Amino acid sequence: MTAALQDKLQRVSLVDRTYREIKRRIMGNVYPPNLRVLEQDLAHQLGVSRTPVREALIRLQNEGLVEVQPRRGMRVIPISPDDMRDVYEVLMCLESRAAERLAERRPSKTELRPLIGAVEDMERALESGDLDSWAESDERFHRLLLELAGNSRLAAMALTVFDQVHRARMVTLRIRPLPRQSNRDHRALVEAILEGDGRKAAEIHRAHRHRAMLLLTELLKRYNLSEL
Amino acid sequence: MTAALQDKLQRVSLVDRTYREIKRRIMGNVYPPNLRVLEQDLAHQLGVSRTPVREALIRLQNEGLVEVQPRRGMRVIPISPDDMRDVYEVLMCLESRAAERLAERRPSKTELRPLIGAVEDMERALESGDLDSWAESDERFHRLLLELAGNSRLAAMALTVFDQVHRARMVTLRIRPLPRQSNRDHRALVEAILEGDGRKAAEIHRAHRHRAMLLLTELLKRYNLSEL
DNA sequence: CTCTGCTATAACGTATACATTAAATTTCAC
DNA sequence: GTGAAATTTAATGTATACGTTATAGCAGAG
Repeated sequence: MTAALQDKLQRVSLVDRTYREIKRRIMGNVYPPNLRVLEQDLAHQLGVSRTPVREALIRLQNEGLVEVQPRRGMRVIPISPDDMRDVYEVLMCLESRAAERLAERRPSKTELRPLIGAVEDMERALESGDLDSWAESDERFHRLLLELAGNSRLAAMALTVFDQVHRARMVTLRIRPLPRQSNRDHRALVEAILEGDGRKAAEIHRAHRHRAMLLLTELLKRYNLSEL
Repeated sequence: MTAALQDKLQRVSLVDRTYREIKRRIMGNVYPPNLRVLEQDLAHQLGVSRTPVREALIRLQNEGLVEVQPRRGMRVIPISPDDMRDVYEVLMCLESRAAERLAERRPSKTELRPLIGAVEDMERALESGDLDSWAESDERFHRLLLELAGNSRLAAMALTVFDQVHRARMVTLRIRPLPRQSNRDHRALVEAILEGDGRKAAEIHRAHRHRAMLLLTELLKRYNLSEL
């Protein structure tokens, strides 16, 4: 089924479709950082009027993906090393609490099946050297963790900042060393959750994100990638 | 100078004014929880057309203050005890990290002056039994702390959830015991920051928010305030 | 009296119109 | 040739128009 047909059947509004399409183009680097696009042009490119475009842009602006400037259209916000640090600091706080909370809830192995599946996919992807697949599984792992933890506000906020650095993560994916430690972290985190050890789960995740923060900000600086 | 005139001079858009006014009415309980207001009615009440109202509502919806339902207008979102817990969990993570970060930066006493001023105001307010003044100083303290910490994303997120529970905090303010412990916490937190002891500052703030969470959720449940 | 189906109303989603104003361009004086 | 002022252009902010569709009210059958 095509996306357009599905939208028709589900009565998805034009605003929603516009929002999703612009977001897709930003995260997929079709609209690269610092690119400026006028409302008119967006409307024309997407085949809608300015109204849905404007409403979509407000959402994207709130999510920190674009900035809307009075007469210069939207601008795709780039990520600097400092931004990377700030985002990972937020993730460190929120996700480690999510892990702690999930562990304290003592979920069954059945409930954790999708999470374990994501870890296995990551390990397979790394063995076969498929970095894109690894990144997809990694994202899935972190999304699942937030979802399972059960604090919707916490989850939404973590996902918002996570989306902000998606592009930058994709770029660093191929200049960073292979994420072996990362896989070990995920495996250990699942173990701690299964053991119901909240403090341990939180600490593993905190260290996991802390390492990632140091690595990524270091990489961005070393390669002079100040605006990703 | 009147607000309207100031807006004129500063060229504040109608969307901004509309947004601020609706938010003010929600936080001030002029629009109480669960109230439904149609776009048309809002536009009429605020003396603007539906366009700025719609754009303001999108922002308010993203901030979790209202829900926009297709043909029933906006609905002011109420806060349940579970919501309170979720919000305070987020605050516990983010604000304690802000405190830690600020302490690690070893700010001068001069830089902390506004923060110290807020603590003193809280103490004065409590002595004279002025709860509203106490609440205002308390809010100011937490806003300043977030601002001084220097992670804008972290600050914005904490403030967003803080606004979500503003109404509920105002209600509980008069049924809770006097916030003496709270004042001690703030004083101790400033001390830890001045000492440059990040771990201590984080732990004090974590404990502070944890106590508040337990107290407030307990109060809401005991008084059967399931939808504030 | 109750339930079903029709009709009418009205709220919304989207497109468009229009006035405003910032930016760009041109003109003109020097 | 250069700079300032005036003019033009065009992007936006806001209002309005219009078609769609959900909801409520009403009628009629059972």
